[in-house]
Amino acid sequence: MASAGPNEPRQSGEQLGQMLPELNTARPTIAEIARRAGVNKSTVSRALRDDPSIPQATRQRIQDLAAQLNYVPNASARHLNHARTDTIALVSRALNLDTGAGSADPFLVELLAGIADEAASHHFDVLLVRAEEGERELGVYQRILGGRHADGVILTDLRPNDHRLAYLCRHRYPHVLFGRSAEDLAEARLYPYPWAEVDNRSGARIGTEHLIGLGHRRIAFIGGGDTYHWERDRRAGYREALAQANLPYDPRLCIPSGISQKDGYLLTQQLLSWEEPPTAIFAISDVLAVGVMRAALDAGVQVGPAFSVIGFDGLGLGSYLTPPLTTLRQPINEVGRILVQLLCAVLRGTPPEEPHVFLQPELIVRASTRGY
Amino acid sequence: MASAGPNEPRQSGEQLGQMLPELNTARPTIAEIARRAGVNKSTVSRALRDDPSIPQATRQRIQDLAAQLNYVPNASARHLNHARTDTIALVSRALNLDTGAGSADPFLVELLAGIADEAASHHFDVLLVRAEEGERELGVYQRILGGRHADGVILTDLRPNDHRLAYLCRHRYPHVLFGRSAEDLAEARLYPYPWAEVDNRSGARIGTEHLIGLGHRRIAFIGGGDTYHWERDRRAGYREALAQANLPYDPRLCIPSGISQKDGYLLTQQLLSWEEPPTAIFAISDVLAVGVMRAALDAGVQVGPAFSVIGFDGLGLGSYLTPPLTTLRQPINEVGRILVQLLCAVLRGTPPEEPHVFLQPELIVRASTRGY
DNA sequence: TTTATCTACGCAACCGGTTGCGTTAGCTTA
DNA sequence: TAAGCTAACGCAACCGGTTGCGTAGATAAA
Repeated sequence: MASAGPNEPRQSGEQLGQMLPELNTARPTIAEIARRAGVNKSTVSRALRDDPSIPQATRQRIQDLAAQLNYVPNASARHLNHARTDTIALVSRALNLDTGAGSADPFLVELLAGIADEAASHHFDVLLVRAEEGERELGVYQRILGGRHADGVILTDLRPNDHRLAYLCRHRYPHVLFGRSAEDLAEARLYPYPWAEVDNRSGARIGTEHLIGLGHRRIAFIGGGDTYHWERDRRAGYREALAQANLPYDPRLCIPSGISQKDGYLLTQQLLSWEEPPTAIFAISDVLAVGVMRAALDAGVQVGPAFSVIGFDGLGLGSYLTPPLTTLRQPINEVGRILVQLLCAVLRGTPPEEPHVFLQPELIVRASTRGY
Repeated sequence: MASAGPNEPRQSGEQLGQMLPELNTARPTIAEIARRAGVNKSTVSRALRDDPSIPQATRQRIQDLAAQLNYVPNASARHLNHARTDTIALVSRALNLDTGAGSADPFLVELLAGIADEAASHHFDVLLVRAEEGERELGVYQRILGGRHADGVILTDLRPNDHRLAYLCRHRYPHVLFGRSAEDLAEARLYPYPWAEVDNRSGARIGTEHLIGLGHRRIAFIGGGDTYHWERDRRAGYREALAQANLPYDPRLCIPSGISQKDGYLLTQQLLSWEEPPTAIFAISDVLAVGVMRAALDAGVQVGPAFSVIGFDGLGLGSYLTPPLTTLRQPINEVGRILVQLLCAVLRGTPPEEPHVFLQPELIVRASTRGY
């Protein structure tokens, strides 16, 4: 190891302080370029925007000068003029450290990737905002949209009767939803904003049908609370499939839980201690399913024919579990793209052709579900 | 199911178009409040900022009026005045869909959570920006910082001799690094900006020492290219530990790879087909380790004494693998917080006390590493 | 040569806040 | 009663671009 290893700071803060360069506050402005070019501000502004009323030669001269000075137009000044910021915001709970709910939620990254990609191609910036809860929840939207930090916002983690919607409508703040929520309102033509989501109900139904098709009759559903739409919808899909197959719904088999691996683990331990445990488990998410499978293993129960497990999400990890996990894959990237497209349409004032998008999750059958 | 299920759109785009509310362009301004209150703009501005030169009664009256009108100050206008945007940007490759490299990288979420949390407490917005590559790479920074979309930026995915640093220094664009990179420059007092990172070298050394301590002598290191610092540093730590234990370095055991589970899987398959396979594998990341363990299982090799596996990252998932994965846990949240603190210090012009932060990863020993 | 037309650019207001400084009303003091 | 002082607030410039309109000068047409 060199004498100055990574653990030994090379210089004290004081020395750095003397070195820390002044902030580069004096960036060239249009006025500066105008002065140097011997023309008026307005001429520079027009030349930089390739306005044909400025002759080609002058345009070129000014553009060269701007490039040479490393000129970049000031976003705030532009925004102020246009009453637009060309920025969209994503508000997410998964960023909250305290709840811990979404800690390392692989979802958010995929969603963000889709959003960032699509936003970039529409020349929009993306602002990332933590959701607040309780009293301060709406204040976030007021600050971001009322204060013009962003032109529009993408809402996530929707709840039934989500009071954010009424608020946003009342103020006519442009937004789109990740997750449907305002169905009744929309039915009554009261809620005009678009939404997109993966069809959780249908996915859970298909997954449950898959288990039923394999011969399972005692199927437990683990996970989720009663707060968010995605939780409720997946549970509803589960019940729907049972009903269609004329299987009785046993409330003891439909078990609320948190969303961590640990929750899946502990609940499965309990389940397996029953006199007549279920032969299959639908875990509300892949993360939960990981805990379920581990608990089975620890209890000496082999996951497969006698004890099948299905998840929901389609994390890349699933195919590397033991056994590989059957799941419903969500096209999250795609959702992100679509949300941005919808929001851009709202901001342009041109309604999207199809304002309500349901993407279908894809059933991926692997070895964790087998015929009973 | 209700007659109008989620799969049937309830209304055509055209109808929605008629309903889509006008964008709320006319939000109250200071001038509007001034008009209604019968005072000057400046008085309103001062009253809203609780300027003591405005008597309490007037202040209250104006503040009430503002609240009643739902007034929120326009961010762009404020930024224009202050030559600050109170926004920091994070530039990340993990958002790029095309590279696919960071698809669902759980890291980014944890980092973002830390960043968002700390930024909020400093009253900063967070802008999320995709990294570009090649020719357009620097243009991103020029646009964001030169155009004042953000006051400063957090760089990730640092490379040796990263030309972004010279660029940012030249333009005196405020920034901090996630990952140390400019050690040589700093040594020469040429690079004044702060950085923070998890000590990858030390982590890999400790992990390798752990394997050596268990009696392993043929230890393979799987993963990583030669591009990023974190890859190189982890590899360096591995070699360091070998050298200190007087074990020979066998280049055939140090295998470059991609960063997906699949890469770990395929390479381990190969390794296991050797005449004398290694008895332990250091996977450069937990994600890769998942593939390694799966390959071992598929080959009938039991992970444990005869074939130990260690990862790096400390994903929550690790303890639910079979067997639970030994790993080096990174305090990513903490890194996010610290990066923001450092950047804020730079923006304030007050140098941080300790501008170069190395957080130590924590060795978490589980069943995947056992004595040989 | 005079008038009409067009080209190329300048002037100034504006977006929505902020801030230095000036002004007025009201009160105190000599 | 006049001079002096302060409290309370207005005026106007400013941040950095954008844009409607006006105009000087060049050119073309009569």
